[in-house]
Amino acid sequence: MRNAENTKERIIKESANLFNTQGYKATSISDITKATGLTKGAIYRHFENKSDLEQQALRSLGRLMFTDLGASIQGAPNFETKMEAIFSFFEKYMHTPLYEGGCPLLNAAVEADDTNAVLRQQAYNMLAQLKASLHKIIENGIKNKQVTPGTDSSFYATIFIATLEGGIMMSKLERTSDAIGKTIMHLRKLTAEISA
Amino acid sequence: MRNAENTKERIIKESANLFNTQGYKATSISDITKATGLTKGAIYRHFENKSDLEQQALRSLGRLMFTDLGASIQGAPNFETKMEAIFSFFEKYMHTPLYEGGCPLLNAAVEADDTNAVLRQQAYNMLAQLKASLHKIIENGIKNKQVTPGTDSSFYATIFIATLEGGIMMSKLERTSDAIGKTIMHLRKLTAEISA
DNA sequence: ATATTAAGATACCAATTGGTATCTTTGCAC
DNA sequence: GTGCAAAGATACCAATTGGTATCTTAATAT
Repeated sequence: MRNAENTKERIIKESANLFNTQGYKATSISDITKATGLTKGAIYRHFENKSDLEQQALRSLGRLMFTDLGASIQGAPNFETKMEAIFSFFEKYMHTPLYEGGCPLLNAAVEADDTNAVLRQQAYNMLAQLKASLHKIIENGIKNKQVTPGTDSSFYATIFIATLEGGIMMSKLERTSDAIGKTIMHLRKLTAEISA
Repeated sequence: MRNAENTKERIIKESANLFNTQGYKATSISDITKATGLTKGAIYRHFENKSDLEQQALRSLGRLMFTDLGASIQGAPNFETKMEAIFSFFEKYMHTPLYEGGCPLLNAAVEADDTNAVLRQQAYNMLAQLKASLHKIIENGIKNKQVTPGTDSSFYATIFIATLEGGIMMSKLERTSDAIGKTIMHLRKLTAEISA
């Protein structure tokens, strides 16, 4: 056979790039044929329809993000280093992006929240996963006496994510790392504040 | 005549709603004809092309936002009340939205940053205006001894906006005011911290 | 070497896209 | 009331959309 898995991966990777930069609705199948060099027939052999491809592309982006981020976090031994791993992930992201077009969660969330139920649900799950991850880091920090007892983990998880995502939006719009740099600086201070 | 200004306003208002919920690219002229009850001929009499309509619609949303917000700010006598005006603007926004689809700045920024130069520029200007507004509030606060001297106005302006926009994104995705509520709570604390 | 079958290419489909040219209607000046 | 110009409706256009049916090509098992 003509390595099916391989081409499927290629289609997912290329379309994920297009979806994440141009938007899901705004990216056509023919855009994807141009990017992959394949034809419509080849693409529809591997995916039921466009929505199917959108889902798998976003899932792929999510995996990419969470795998990289998760590895950095797990490699850090305590609360402050774990938080630092998150910050340097987003900092590094500015110079050497893991994928084009900015944060897949932000992009999918803003595009899909009112129109695309399946993409919206996926973005929702990504956000839930990110929140759970941060929640756990803070809770463990409390348990291990690295975070001030009584700290509201849910509250801070939300604050951290909101600030980062907002910073990404601003930096992408301004095409400068200024905003994301400032937000991370702020979050570093916040991290120090709740550290025991 | 058949009140041209009136229908033009109607087209802008309806299309702004559609653009802000479904997205600019994803909203077709025929969507707008359905929403307004007008025909394509009528729409293209008032606007050169779709891009022209997009611009005017976004400008209308921007005016709506800045007018309302600006009035609240100007009505407040000092730093803390001005900041409180901003917070209650975003809080109120959750129950009684000024327009459907969430923050026009966020939506336009995320959709247009990589694909639509003219919309991107407009979003950029909106962000600049918002930053300038916050900057001025903080600077005046310093001048009037309501804010700790030496406070970095640009820094805090960025933090405030990023946190709010991120909170809006999360709240829209989760369909709860939880996230925006938490971010505002956090920003209230931050405001108190830099208050003299 | 050949048959088989999956992978991919080609050629089509109806529906929709942004846009335009032309026709009809409406309201106002006279 | 009639003429006129502006406002809006109608009817079209080529290009593109997501999708499908069918044909060709390539790798493998025998």
